[in-house]
Amino acid sequence: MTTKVSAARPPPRTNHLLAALSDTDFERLSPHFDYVDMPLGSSLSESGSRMDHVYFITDGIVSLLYVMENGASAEIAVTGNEGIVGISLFMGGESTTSRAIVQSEGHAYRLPARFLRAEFERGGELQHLLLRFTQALITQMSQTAVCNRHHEVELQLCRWLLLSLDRLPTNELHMTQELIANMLGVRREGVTEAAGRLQEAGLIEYRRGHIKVLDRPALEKRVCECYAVVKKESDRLLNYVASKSTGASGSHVR
Amino acid sequence: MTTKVSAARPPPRTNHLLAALSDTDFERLSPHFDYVDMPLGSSLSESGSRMDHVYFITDGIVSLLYVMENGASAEIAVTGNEGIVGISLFMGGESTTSRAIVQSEGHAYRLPARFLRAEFERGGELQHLLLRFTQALITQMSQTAVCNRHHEVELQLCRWLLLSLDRLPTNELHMTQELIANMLGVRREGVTEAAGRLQEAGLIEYRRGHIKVLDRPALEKRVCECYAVVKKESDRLLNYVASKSTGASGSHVR
DNA sequence: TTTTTTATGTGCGTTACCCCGCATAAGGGT
DNA sequence: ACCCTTATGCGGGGTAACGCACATAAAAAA
Repeated sequence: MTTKVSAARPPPRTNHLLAALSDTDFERLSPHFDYVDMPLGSSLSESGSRMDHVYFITDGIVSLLYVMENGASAEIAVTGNEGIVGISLFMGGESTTSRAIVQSEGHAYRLPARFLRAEFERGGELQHLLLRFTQALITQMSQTAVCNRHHEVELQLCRWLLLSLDRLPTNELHMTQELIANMLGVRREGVTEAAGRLQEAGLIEYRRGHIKVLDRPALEKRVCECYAVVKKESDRLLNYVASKSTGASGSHVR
Repeated sequence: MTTKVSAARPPPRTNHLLAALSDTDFERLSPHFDYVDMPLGSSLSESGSRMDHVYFITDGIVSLLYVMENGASAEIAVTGNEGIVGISLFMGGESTTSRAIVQSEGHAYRLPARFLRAEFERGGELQHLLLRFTQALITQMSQTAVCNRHHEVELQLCRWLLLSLDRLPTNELHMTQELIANMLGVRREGVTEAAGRLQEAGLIEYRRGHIKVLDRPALEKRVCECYAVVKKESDRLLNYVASKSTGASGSHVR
């Protein structure tokens, strides 16, 4: 029923970080890129294991998920084409305590660790971009922590929907309530109820594994402050990146 | 009653990161250090405001605290003499969304932003040390987020006590239950109850604003996995730092 | 189609925590 | 010694979320 667009391979510089690199820096890296699929549910990194690539995401969403011994889990942060997966490679920690799970299918350009490290060590643009991205990630993690602590499931769901939507070209996401519950670290029934209320209010519409956002402005009114904080910080990074990629200072959207 | 030791000013290299620097690197920075007191409850950085110093902590504990619009708060991470306050300075984010509050009085050597940035840009040892420390902070933040979500107040209190104890020379901390509640993001009464149970079990002993840990091994048995994860990751950093400062690979405490 | 799998709806008892108010006691200051 | 501030103890009512068990419905597979 939906129009099937033959998906062209997105170029590396669909990724905002790569887009912001100067051509010479980019061309030093580009020969070493591997284009990879990120199918739904696949894992880009397991907790504790050594990573040997970074992934520059061009489309799709990756969740950083922490899973505890008893199986309980919680999402720490999400990334889309504004970022990468694998920060521990340049942060020096060899491994991470979280898993990177594909929450919405997409693609990435994969770069072997040694090339990333080499470029990072040059101390040029990429280093600054990566650190800035990491800082945005930290903000997101803090906000998630505090939101987990103090806000009800429904508010958290709103936040989660908006953060996901910001990273997708459509207003529809492909995800079961069970998986959302895992991300938020709550019961599945809790998500069912919260989603029911949102549907009741006409903000969303869902059917088995699909959630469509009908009224984004209303969602933004209902969500807690946490979304705005993360978004604002993320945009601050994005503006910086955008201003670098255009060369001109451009329209200075505040 | 307690023996009053005339406190000598702790040298800069009581801080593990500074200790790990080579002498030449250290001496490039040391002329610019300012020794500062960190009195209990003071703030090293306010959320949203620009920082113009980093603080290399020599003793005491600093909490990174996030305070929401409605006043509710939660601790994101803690640092003692193993680290610094002010990572946003080199991460490129100018400001942070969290506040840095002194949880246990102590001291720090303060370095103006420009000197830190200059040294960081050299891409030498300090850069690696700072990034590694940041990575440890990220781990702590993730773990805090997930612990907030899934573990009861009593377990969180155990974790908090142990993390604090690890950063102090004594087994006694000077802190009211009210403040602990702010850190954990729970009600004060919740802390009172949990602390009561721990005292009942003979693990701790407290009186107005003082908590003494009597049986640390028992505390470690009662705490959730979250403590061990953070500790292990923190030690990984510390070992690396220690091996650098001694020059020799040293006793490889696992 | 029919069957099987998987996602969602619902109800109910339980629990940990919240919010509020107030009693009590422990220190610090004068 | 006193007061007075401030930390802690305690209770009662309310609620959001949990855990479990099961009904139903929607896809997917046969």
